Amino acid sequence: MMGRSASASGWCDEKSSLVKKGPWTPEEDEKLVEYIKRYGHGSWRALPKLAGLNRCGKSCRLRWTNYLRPNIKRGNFSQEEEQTIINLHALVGNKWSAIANNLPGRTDNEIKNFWNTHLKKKLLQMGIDPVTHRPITANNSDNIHHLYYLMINHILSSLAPQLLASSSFSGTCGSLANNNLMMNMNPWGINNNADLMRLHYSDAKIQVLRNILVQQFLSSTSTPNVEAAFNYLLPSYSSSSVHDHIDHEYSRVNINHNNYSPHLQGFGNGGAPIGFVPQNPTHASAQPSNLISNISGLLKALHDLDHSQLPRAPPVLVPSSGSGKSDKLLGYDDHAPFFSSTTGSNKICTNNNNNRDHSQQLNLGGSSSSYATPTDDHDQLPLYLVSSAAPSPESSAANPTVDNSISNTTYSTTFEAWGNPPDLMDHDDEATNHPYWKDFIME
DNA sequence: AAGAGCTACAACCGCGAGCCA
DNA sequence: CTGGCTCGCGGTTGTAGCTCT
Repeated sequence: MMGRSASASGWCDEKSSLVKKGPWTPEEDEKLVEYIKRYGHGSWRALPKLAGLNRCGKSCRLRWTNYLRPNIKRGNFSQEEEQTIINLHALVGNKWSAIANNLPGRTDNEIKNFWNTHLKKKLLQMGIDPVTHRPITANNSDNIHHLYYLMINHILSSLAPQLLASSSFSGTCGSLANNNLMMNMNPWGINNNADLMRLHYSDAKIQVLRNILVQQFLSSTSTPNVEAAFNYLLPSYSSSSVHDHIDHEYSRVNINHNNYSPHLQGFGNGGAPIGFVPQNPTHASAQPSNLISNISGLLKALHDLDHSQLPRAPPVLVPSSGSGKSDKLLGYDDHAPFFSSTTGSNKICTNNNNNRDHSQQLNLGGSSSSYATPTDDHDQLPLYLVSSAAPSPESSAANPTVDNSISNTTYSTTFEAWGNPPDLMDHDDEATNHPYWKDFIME
């Protein structure tokens, strides 16, 4: 608010030059802690005088909330905390307080600083835009990592309905500021604001998964490995190769191996049956054009695996109550509306079940220092796919939270909605210029 | 050894939003 | 309904300490 006085804004009246600024002394800290311990903070504005501090109320509040209050965790961020921050940032952006709510003992200020000094740079080094959590795309359509990233993007997008069906997956508030390709393609028929919110939320989930994958596969080694990606996506088959996964899935849905196998052959790793991209990045099969073929083949395989679950209702908007309270992470509520505009700002909100520790619930942790190691711990990933007991379309349909207005979209698969990928096998040279990839590459 | 540059983080500031008279 | 007050969020700044040359 322009023209507002310093006093009204909560900061010290500038006329009062006696009010101290700058670093707090141990004596001041002691006074503040002692006072709050005995009386509580009450009105921050009135506190300094009562506590005998020559500070403004706002300075006292900041000192207390960011430094002095009990249970503040100091020191380095753990790997798990780091990952949680990145994942939540992909969901909510610079909502530091929302992120802090999910990291017990950490303050929004601390997280903000950590992001600005460490994580932002880390993502940039990984070729990821820290704002959008998408690859930095300038002139990198021939970049193997970028293409790999695009593939992940598409895989995740194709799996979006399943992801949405995952009740264990939860997120937090986000605005409409971020858009994605799914919006443009409108695969599920976006007819109203609630639909838009739903799609946005699915995008947020996908961005989280992107982060997981990118951190897992691009940060530590130079050569992306699709097999590792699949093993990570499908950890329930911990000892299986990519082909095994696909064999398994195909047998499960009774599709002949021969329908997809040709598309996957020739992408092996020097005769090894697995690995769409060889470990040696200079190998011919690692060249972008071949990678496109890999992607094409993979997409063909995925096409048939896509069971097109309709999305579950997104989390409920429950705006913060009271002055300045941060948005609470609220759970899925099968009986509440998708969306409300109570606060006047379009927000979806999330998660979670009665104040359960969000970082634990999301449980997006995992080593980011090595390739994915398939695990038997099915709780490690918030994916429909990690569960061997995948929800059936029937159970999904029985779920009262499925919005029938969305169900009217009758695509049997996501790919049908978007159009099948072209057969790029014979167009390697121009693969990256193919219109089908334009949407991805030009993002 | 010293200065420049960099990093980390505490603290400041502006503003939006809720509350209430 | 309006306007003042208060709180808290998020962007920015200041500076101490570290590293590099």
